[in-house]
Amino acid sequence: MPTRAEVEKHLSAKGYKLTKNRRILLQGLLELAEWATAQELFEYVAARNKKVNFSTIYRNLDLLTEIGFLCRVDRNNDIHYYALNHEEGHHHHLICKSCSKVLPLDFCPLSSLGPLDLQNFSDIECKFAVYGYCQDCQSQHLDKRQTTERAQDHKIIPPTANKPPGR
Amino acid sequence: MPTRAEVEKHLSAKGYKLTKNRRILLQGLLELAEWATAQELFEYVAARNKKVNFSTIYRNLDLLTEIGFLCRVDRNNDIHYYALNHEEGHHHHLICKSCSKVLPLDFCPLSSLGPLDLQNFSDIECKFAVYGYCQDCQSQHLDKRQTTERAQDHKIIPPTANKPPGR
DNA sequence: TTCAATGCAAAACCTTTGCAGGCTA
DNA sequence: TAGCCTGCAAAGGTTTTGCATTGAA
Repeated sequence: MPTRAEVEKHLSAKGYKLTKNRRILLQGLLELAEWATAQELFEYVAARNKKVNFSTIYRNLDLLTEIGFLCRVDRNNDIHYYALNHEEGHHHHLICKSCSKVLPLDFCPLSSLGPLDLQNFSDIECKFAVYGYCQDCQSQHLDKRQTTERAQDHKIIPPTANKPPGR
Repeated sequence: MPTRAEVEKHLSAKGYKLTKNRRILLQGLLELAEWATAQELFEYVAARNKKVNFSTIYRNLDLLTEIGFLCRVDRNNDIHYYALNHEEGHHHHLICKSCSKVLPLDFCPLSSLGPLDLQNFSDIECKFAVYGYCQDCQSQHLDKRQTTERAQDHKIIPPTANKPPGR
């Protein structure tokens, strides 16, 4: 995990300006223990700079991702979570379906695939993530679960489900 | 790949009604060679039933996914592609970044991970997809590429990129 | 006949864009 | 001072929802 000074040094070395919003955003990325959504990061920055706009958050998240400081994961419901890259290079994640905790996974499936499996595709990239309930959440299985998420994403069977026409 | 009759039999066995839209949608899913987006499926159905609404498409895609007939993959740009499950059970895909062709992958990374790797997470699910350029597209590398997609998703370096403040 | 399925319209949601003005280096 | 960065506002695209009506079984 880089320190704030390291990130800022790296940023300015690359020619980017250290604006107020960028400093606060970086601070937020460093402070927020769990991975954060654009919404959460916006709220963090907005609490410290009332005038900040969502577009600024997105522009900076894009920038930081582009230059490799940020890592973005997708939860099942297609919400993006961002965090500073605390791992070196390419890696994957283990993501809690309840609390959204994200842990690094050392394993990359590409190492198990040969050119034959990959049907001569070029410029290979892979997306891989494992979802489950972390130990903390397993004990609180039924109460803490985010019920707003779609059931089929979680394999949670809601009380009313499993009868055919129950949508 | 299930036949249309099989799917319809299975549907009505589960208590769902075989409506006009559903029949056309299933036909579309069977006919369209490549994986299709909600938009494409909407167009397919709309061409055969002018009055159909997008909400109906989504409701049916959700339904078919929920009961396991459909498989949904996400392209890098977060657009969803749907296709009938032609594989049995859990599987993954190889997706062309240019033409969106989707091929099945036999390998599942979960088979290489033990409980230790998975940090005692429960109800494990995995999302895995490999992206690249298929052989057909490799020859047309530069002209056929969808330039609207974000560069960092493709590792395409656009002419103006790679200089720091060039957004 | 019954209630699931639909069409319609509107909104929700996340994200992007253009532009004029502000601020960092 | 130069031009990157920002706030603002508006729109983008995909997906969801409520409600009255239609239609399959």
